[in-house]
Amino acid sequence: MHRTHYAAEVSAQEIGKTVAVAGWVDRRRDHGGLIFIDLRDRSGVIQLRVDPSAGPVFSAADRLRPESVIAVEGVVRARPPGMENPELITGAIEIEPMRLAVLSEAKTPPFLPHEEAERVDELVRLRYRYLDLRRPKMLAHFALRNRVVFAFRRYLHEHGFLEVETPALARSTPEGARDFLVPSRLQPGHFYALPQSPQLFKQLLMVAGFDRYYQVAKVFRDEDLRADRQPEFTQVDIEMSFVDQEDVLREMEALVHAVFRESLGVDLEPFPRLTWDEAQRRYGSDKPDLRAGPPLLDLTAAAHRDHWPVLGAAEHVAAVVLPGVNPSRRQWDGLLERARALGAPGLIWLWRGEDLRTNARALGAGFVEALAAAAGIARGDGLLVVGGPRAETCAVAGQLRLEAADAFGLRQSGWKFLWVTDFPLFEWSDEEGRWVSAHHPFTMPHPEDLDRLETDPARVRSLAYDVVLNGVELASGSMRIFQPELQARVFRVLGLSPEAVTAQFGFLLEAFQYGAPPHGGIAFGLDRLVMLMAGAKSLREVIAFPKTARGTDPLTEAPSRVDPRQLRELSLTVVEPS
RNA sequence: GGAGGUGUGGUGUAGUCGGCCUAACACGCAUGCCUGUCACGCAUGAGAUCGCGGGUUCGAAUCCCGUCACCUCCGCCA
Repeated sequence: MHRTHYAAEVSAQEIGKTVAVAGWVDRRRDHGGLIFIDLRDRSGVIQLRVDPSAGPVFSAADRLRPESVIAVEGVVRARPPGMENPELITGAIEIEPMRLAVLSEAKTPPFLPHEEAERVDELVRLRYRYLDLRRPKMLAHFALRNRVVFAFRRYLHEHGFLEVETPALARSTPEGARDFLVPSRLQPGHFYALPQSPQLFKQLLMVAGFDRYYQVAKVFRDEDLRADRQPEFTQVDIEMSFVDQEDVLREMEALVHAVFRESLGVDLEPFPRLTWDEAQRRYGSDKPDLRAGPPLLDLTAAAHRDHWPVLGAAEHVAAVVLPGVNPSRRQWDGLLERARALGAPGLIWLWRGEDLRTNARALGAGFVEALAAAAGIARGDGLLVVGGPRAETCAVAGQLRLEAADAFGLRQSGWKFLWVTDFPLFEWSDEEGRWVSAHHPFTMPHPEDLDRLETDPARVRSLAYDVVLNGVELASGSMRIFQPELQARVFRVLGLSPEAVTAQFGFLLEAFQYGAPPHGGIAFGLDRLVMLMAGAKSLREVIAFPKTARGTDPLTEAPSRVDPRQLRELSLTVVEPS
């Protein structure tokens, strides 16, 4: 019996013909004298109809269990009038099996791979991942993922990018996330690190003159997990030579447009651009969600000019406009509490209805009117106002904007992309007591800020940029330093001694001395992109065999202890935690 | 490292301010019946000592302490 059709491919055209299908028993409906079997394969389901005249086929069908694997050869029949199922692609036909072979009998599974399995405890789903992946929805996630990767590859291939693999066993570098280490047997006491990104290798490929590179690269970061963070994940890593930032942004935006068109059939709008500074001021975030209502208002000037009570003394005054809402007293109180939890000492709310409602009555009716006027709110609009130090105030207002948008259903649907540019080059690390790279140490400083590199690191911008989609950081990149002297200056600001630099990055700096082109690039978080495209809430829904929040795999029970012999070969001893 | 949530037959849940719980319901499972179903239907039945350990109590799924697992968030993630 050799399969001739996928289940959902059998159509009315085959009526009267003999076909062979194979797959899993999705459901069995036994009417005693008549048995219906839904046979499921990757394409969908088709109904088999077995009646007692079928002899051995009937007795086999009688004993069939859900999720057993069967192969069937039979004649395609039109269903009797009135018996069609419009819900099914194959709902107008059925197969009358002449032969039925049970290829593999299934135990009763812990859950059946129907869509209700969505509600099964996730631990059980992960423990039996192969059953969970049988669900059409999960399959659809991976079909989408495949289309997305294929679209990336097609575009990049067609635009002259070369896919090159870089090592998974690489050198540990101290900057950035915690490394996963791999002990070396041949070099006792030495370790490889799994790459956090192919960053250094792709820059070396630019020095090599490969000009345009990409890689669908698995990368690793040993940090705590989140719904949108797994210890191993996939980047579409890209680098280009002889380009400026504008070239990169234009090419990468075209790439994303192509990926959406090809894999979802969606034509995207051009991406708006915001500088990091604007993003902070208007959204209180470096990854604004443009769907969550209007941007923040900056009322600082009005507050200072008119000497508003309380707010007049604040460094920054930010307001969230809530268009067309009617919050209850309880909801206002909830927002007040959230503001306090986020670190804002106070929050003024007001709402324009018949008259002006507010919690700031005590500050004077005139002030309240002035506030409403300054914000320009219309009837039915609400307003949240916070004041204080600039960065904190923007952050709190930005967070309130998101939470209020969800509370009042203001968050729209759609694909709201944007570029965030001009990230700061450095951030002060209290923990380390020094400046650290905001992106990575090879990021090109903004040319206009070069003269204050040493004198005012906080105000040095960089040629670094992110792609943000619906409030999620989707891609991050930068133009790179390719002059050894400039790189040395940046390392100095970072407090890295020449010796440390030579030890850790000497090979890169040396490479730059042999002729390095100007270059820059970006890396897309593939898993996150697919998650958003699939409308999923967790990366685990778009990774075939993901890890739990504690970094384990309930299916294979990784990580595991290893045989002492293995440890000895690696010159390792385990010190048990006390 | 911290905070919160969850944990009851195979699965999902109810019960959780102690006794009526000899733990209920749905799905699944088993057996039987059923020739047009497609979440088939009907009947009968099996199956959990309530994550684990300890404590309080005459009595604990229920209260207390500890612990484990999973989920979410903060820290962390160049």
